[in-house]
Amino acid sequence: MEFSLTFKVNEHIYLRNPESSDLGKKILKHSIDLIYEIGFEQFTFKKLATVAETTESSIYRYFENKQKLLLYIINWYWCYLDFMLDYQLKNITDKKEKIKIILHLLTDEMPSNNHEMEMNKYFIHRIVIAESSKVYLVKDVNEINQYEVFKPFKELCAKIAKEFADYNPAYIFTKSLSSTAIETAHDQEFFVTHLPRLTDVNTKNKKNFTYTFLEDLVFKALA
Amino acid sequence: MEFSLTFKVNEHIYLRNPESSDLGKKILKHSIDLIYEIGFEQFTFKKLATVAETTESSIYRYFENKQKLLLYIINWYWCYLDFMLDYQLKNITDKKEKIKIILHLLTDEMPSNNHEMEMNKYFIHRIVIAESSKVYLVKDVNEINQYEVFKPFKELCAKIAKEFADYNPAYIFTKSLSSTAIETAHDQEFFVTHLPRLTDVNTKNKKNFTYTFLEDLVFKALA
DNA sequence: TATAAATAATAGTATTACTATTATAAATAA
DNA sequence: TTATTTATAATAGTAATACTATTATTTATA
Repeated sequence: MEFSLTFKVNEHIYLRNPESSDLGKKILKHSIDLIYEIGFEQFTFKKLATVAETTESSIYRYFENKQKLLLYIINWYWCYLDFMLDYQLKNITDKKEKIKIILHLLTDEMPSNNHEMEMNKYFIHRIVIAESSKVYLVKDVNEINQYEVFKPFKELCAKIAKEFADYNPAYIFTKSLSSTAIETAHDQEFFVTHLPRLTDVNTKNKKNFTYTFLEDLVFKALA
Repeated sequence: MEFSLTFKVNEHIYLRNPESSDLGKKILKHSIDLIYEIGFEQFTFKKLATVAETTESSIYRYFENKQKLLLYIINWYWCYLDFMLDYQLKNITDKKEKIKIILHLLTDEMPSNNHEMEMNKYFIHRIVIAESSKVYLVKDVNEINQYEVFKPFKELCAKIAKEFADYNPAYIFTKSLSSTAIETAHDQEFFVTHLPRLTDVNTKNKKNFTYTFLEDLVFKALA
């Protein structure tokens, strides 16, 4: 079964829907490759224009600036996770199992269909780990928040919180635990890769370290 | 008792020690004010030169770029926390009490002497919350890490981890719990202020929310 | 085939992130 | 005291960034 996932991303994020044209898709594809490769700070529309074989001005017709483009990618990820959550939780009744699946979704590389994808999922996951907090750690967070650009993040957070509440109705910090789990999944993964002294990774537990830590943390919190 | 706290910050972070001259101190003071006011992305040496009543080129003699200047401020904060930890933990024997003091240090506004300070502690705390992750979420993290610029962060993390280990020697994720506590203190505080739907704050628990959540999380993890 | 829409090509601007040079003021050493 | 070093200020300049605007050309649709 072939299918491509398209999520309707908030219209305030783009000037022109990049999913609506070949050039738009090309811009998205290459921005993911380029941000992954050189990092968000070094990433510019000029460099993107070169690799996407288009012009700066053409890119500006899709996105106001590179921050919005990053926000688009991160939003796509949040929507994707939300979708995968529903998908993978379907028909699972065991509450503990449900939470384990959630934590795997947060920490593992993104599940990918076998066939060639428009979106490089591994790259997106690494971008989310290293760059996602930059979309809200900005001075105009309150302003852009009014346009509901963080809605998918909040919905994902709420959905996970609901499963936590379902597991233990007495627990009062379900949403904070949810946002903490999401952020910790990124932080710890980044630390494991770049600053391992901030973690307890070692050669033995290297595999799935972030998951193992998170599972321990979350289930104890919910106990 | 009047005293001023000076920490020797890693020499790779600055070109010329800003603590060594009036201009240097002026640069630090105004950079804290300005980063707090307009955010790190909008902050430039040109703007800083204007408010500090000096020139761009003079600032460049102290710091290579604004990233290094931010790193200096964040490093100062890490050293300060490390110092305050020793200071406040002195003579405390109760292990639970010790951890509570640590979590208060991480979440509360920084304790401040009554008299006029060179460093605006409230501003520094807000800068740490909103900007600190930007010092390591960069493409050249591995390179700058070689110069030990994150040593104070790692030491702080290790010191807190030690208290966790002391509280429960069987717990195997002390360092990850420590870095998670530090990061969560910032994240949740940011969310409470700007994106409260990602947390469980409400009018009742507003006061010390982040502390209350963290205390619950950490003690359950260590139980 | 005409017309509209999308894209490319080109040009241009203000700001950013620097580097370099020289002048002047302040601190210290001979 | 004068000479000399050192710090800072003033000035200039550059490459890159982050855009905006205009016109030409291609592509899609009526």
